[in-house]
Amino acid sequence: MARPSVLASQADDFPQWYQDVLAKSELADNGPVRGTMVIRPYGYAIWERIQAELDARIKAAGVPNAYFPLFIPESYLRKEAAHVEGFSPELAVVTHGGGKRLEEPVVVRPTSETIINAYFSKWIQSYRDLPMLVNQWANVVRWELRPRLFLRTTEFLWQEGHTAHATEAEARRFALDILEQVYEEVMVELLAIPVLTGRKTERERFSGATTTWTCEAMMRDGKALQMGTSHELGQNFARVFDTTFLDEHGDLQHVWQTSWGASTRLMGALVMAHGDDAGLRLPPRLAPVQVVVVLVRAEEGAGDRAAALAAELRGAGLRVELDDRTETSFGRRVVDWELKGVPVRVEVGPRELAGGQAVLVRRDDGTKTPVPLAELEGRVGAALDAAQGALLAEARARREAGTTEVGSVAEAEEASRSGFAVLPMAALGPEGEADLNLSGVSVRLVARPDGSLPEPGDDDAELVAVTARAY
RNA sequence: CGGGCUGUAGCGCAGCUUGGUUAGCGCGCCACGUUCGGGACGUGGAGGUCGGCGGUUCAAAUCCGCCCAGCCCGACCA
Repeated sequence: MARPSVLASQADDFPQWYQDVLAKSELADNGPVRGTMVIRPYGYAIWERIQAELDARIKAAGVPNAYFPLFIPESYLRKEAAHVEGFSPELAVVTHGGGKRLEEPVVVRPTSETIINAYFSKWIQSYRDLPMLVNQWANVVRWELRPRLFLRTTEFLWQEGHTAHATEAEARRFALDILEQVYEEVMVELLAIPVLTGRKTERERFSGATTTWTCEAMMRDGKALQMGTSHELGQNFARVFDTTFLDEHGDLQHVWQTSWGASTRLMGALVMAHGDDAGLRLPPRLAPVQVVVVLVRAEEGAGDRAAALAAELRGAGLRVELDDRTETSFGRRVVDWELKGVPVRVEVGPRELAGGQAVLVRRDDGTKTPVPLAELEGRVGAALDAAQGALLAEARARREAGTTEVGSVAEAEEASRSGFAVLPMAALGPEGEADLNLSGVSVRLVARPDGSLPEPGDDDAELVAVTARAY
């Protein structure tokens, strides 16, 4: 029987393919209000694992969790000029409550710098109170004009960290530590998505920040996605919220701040970076189900043997599911697990058992290998490790193949049609970024030519810009 | 807001130009049977304010007017 095509082909229509995967892998659905999203149980199980890894690393950086209100008085947003200018167009504003018009409208938080500063200014008195570090897991609302499931939804789940420090250098160090030790590491090691790190241009900077740092990844279609950001806020918010402390000399000073966030957008990145024509492909470290033991036919005691094998693998510390729904056709079940991206499938039926074997199938490359039952546990473990590495290597190779070094704005525009372009800042010039924007290309980040992060003393002319089309 | 377009069953669509039995197809769903080692098939069945309002007409999914909603491209964006 021919293998059926269950998804829209990527080559034909990448956006349609993306929607298809989200639906058929049971990750997410559209909400009733434009741009909102329902995350289905399977999608949420994946999100919870991302969340747990981020949370552990944030706590390891010394940042405890806290929670601040969903509603922010509109006047708070207005205090920081650049901030309100950046966010005004996408605010959801509540004008009525309890059946009456509110005296002051409240805004549904688009991000929490303002309300957290209102509290930091109360809590911080002395240099002994610094650094003040908090993280919150929350939903935020930004009324985006062109929503897209996971990648740009009106409401999204994220963590936002907010810190206050005594010096600019300390704030900067903290912002970069989060970028590299929390975001970059989770993306590379857990999600198996290679990222470029760098600084945003003034044009692309977070509203209210002095410097924005970013992690950018390339999706399968060559477009860029910002996967996490870390901002140096300078004293911008401290000044308008009067967040001050007395230093050890008794002088009153404004704090230096950072904020940083990563969101459910990472779920979209996962699909767009690793998905193929058969659906999602999950990196084993991330997968809620790492191994599915598929019972082909129940005859000759195969059912009991399959259950025992699943138990054995579970005993080895793996996340294992047993699929013994033999009333559903084998082909249908296999396609379901492929769509969901489960990294390793172990097929067990009377035929295999008669030979003392099971068939080990890898989702990432489709290879099928007969494995003696006695070796199964070790071979499955090895396959999972190999798949994790292979997905990262594949994504890295694709990015490298899709990246072009160019020498002019025109070449950068051309190369950005299908991938990333690396352009010397000297060649970008003052007008180059605006020109690129006109043709749908943006500067994703600025870095040193070797890819490392710029330092404060670096001459911009010595740096390079990475340009691309972006989600 | 500018430029294109679409609203017909849960989803995807045909029918509209040229008005005319009971509005149709694929997928999905339900029942039964045969199947079931890579998304099986047969038979039967459920499911519709044809986006809304008004008009023309003996007769409107189809023609006309107004309204509403959504999609794609652009500005925005974790």
